[in-house]
Amino acid sequence: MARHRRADVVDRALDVLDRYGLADLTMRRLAAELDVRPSALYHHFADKQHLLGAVADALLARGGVGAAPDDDVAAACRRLRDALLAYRDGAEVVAAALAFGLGGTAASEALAAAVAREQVADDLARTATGALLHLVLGQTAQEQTHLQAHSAGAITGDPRPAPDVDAAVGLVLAGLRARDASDAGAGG
Amino acid sequence: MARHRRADVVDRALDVLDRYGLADLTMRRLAAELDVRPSALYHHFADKQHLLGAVADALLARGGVGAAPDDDVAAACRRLRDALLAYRDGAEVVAAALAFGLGGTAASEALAAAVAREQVADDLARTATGALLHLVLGQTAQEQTHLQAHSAGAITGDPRPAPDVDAAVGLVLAGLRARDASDAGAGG
DNA sequence: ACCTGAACACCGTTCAAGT
DNA sequence: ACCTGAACACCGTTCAAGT
Repeated sequence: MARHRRADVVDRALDVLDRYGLADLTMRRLAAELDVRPSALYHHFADKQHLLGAVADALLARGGVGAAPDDDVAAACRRLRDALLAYRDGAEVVAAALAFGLGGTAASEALAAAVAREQVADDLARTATGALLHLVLGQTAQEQTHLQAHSAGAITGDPRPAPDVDAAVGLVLAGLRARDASDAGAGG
Repeated sequence: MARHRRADVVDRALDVLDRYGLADLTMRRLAAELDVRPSALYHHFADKQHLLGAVADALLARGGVGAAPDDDVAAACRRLRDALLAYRDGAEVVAAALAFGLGGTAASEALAAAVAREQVADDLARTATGALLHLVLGQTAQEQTHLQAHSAGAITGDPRPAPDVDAAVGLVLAGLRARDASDAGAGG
């Protein structure tokens, strides 16, 4: 009766994610939303990790991450952050996908491309890309968790303000430029 | 027959974590290891999140995180990283505890204390502390995940080398000093 | 190609009751 | 103070079989 294609499943998963959060994005719930038995999902995906990888990729694609090769570092980080914020628990989903190596690579590739425009040595570029990636993912995940906790009424006061991702990115960028200048001075 | 105190439960949880990983640190398995029914654990902890928070705190305490107020930024980051690496999935456990606000605060406090020694403005210090925390947690978590995947035989070649946490910390430090110098120059 | 039906081996959590 | 017994409401995954 209910027949779906792989892309339909991913779309619905993004919908469930945004409405109920990552903890409630279960294979059984997703199947129910698609009006299908849970086992039907295993026709489209090997397991839940592969599904989450595809969800992460779709989330990033919808946010235009990877589609703007002319972004500078600050713009690329902002674009990534906005893409993550567009779906509930977006940062956690992408971090998980990257962790088990089944998706989310558009995030690191977009940052790597932006860093490459800074024209620094390769290992410095790799270091900066990793730092920026973890920083944006970590900061945004923290922000999203607090958003949920606050909207759920779990936290009342919330004394500490939201971390400023732009400022943190600026810090890494300043370090990158200082480091590169000293390299050029020492190396020739 | 088998009676335990809260600290015994946390000790055993650290043991299970290190031997089987976070995914297999379940309330039921932990109870079995303690020779107790699962429901007995709820006498010691309100729920699994509170247990994990206590595990994160114990892990950090055993690594001496927070016990060395004279650490500079690089040393504090290295100490945190070593503490996380001492237990399987250590970075993920501390990140999770921080995320739901039930533990792991020694990590951010230790970094904040080290950053304070740099004598920069308060919001710059907060930005740097957050950046360093997410960077060390993210980089170390990635490293631990790859360690496991490699030891499990899931990955054969592993083309990319382990990320250099020291270098990333150095980048943020360089940025911090450059930023502070320009602030002092602009502000008087 | 895509789905059902039925099962297997698990989870976290609650709660009355025991010692 | 700490634990048992029994239950509730879930999980991810497999696999033979259907269309």
